Amino acid sequence: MINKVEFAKALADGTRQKIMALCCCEMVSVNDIVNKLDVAQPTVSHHLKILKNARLVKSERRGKQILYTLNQERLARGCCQVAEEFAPSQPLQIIVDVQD
Amino acid sequence: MINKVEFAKALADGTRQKIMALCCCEMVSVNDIVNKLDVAQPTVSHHLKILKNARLVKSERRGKQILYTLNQERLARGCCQVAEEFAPSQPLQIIVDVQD
DNA sequence: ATTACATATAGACAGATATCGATATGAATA
DNA sequence: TATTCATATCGATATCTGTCTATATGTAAT
Repeated sequence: MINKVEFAKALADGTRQKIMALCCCEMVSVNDIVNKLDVAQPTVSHHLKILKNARLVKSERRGKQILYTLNQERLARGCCQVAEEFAPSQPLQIIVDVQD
Repeated sequence: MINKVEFAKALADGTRQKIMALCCCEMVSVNDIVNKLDVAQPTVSHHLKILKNARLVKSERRGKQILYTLNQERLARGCCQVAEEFAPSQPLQIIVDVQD
């Protein structure tokens, strides 16, 4: 079960949303993110920590680097849960493709 | 089109989420909210303004009072849009009932 | 008109947050 | 083992945000 305040807080920053967009569909290193955004490396680490605590990113070490990727399922479930709570007349569901 | 940062910021506070829960399915006055939550009236007005700016609540005057209610459709669409942007592999949709 | 009531606005303040530079940690390599 | 590279942590700082009290605004009723 998701803490809806923590979930929304994690999304509530422009830099974090840029980071999420960068790692939503691939594994990226911290340096990859630093190079694509105009922020210092500790700032990126700071935001990744917040996303990690909200379990919105997963990470794994690859040699010297640490690769991050967005946890899409958790993000989608969080969105569903927010909608379910506050917009019960407009229920959301994840569209699951048949061949999955 | 929704500004995803403004949208998430509007959701990213515990008091605002309590207010959203109170007005999600009925029209409530500012005083109704004040009486149900443990916060001062100006604080409630402050949060309602933020929700209003994000177009997450609608309001209308009824005599001396002003009644607020959540804009469920906008909330649901915002959730969909966030999921669409950051979790494209887990697309969400609003479940529409046939008889609507 | 004056009063009472409901909400909004202004101003102050404390705590949270985003950012940075400096430095620590930890892994790979020479 | 010493060095280099990648990331995390620390400490400082400025800005943002949530909260309050006091007051203004606007509507209804006396």
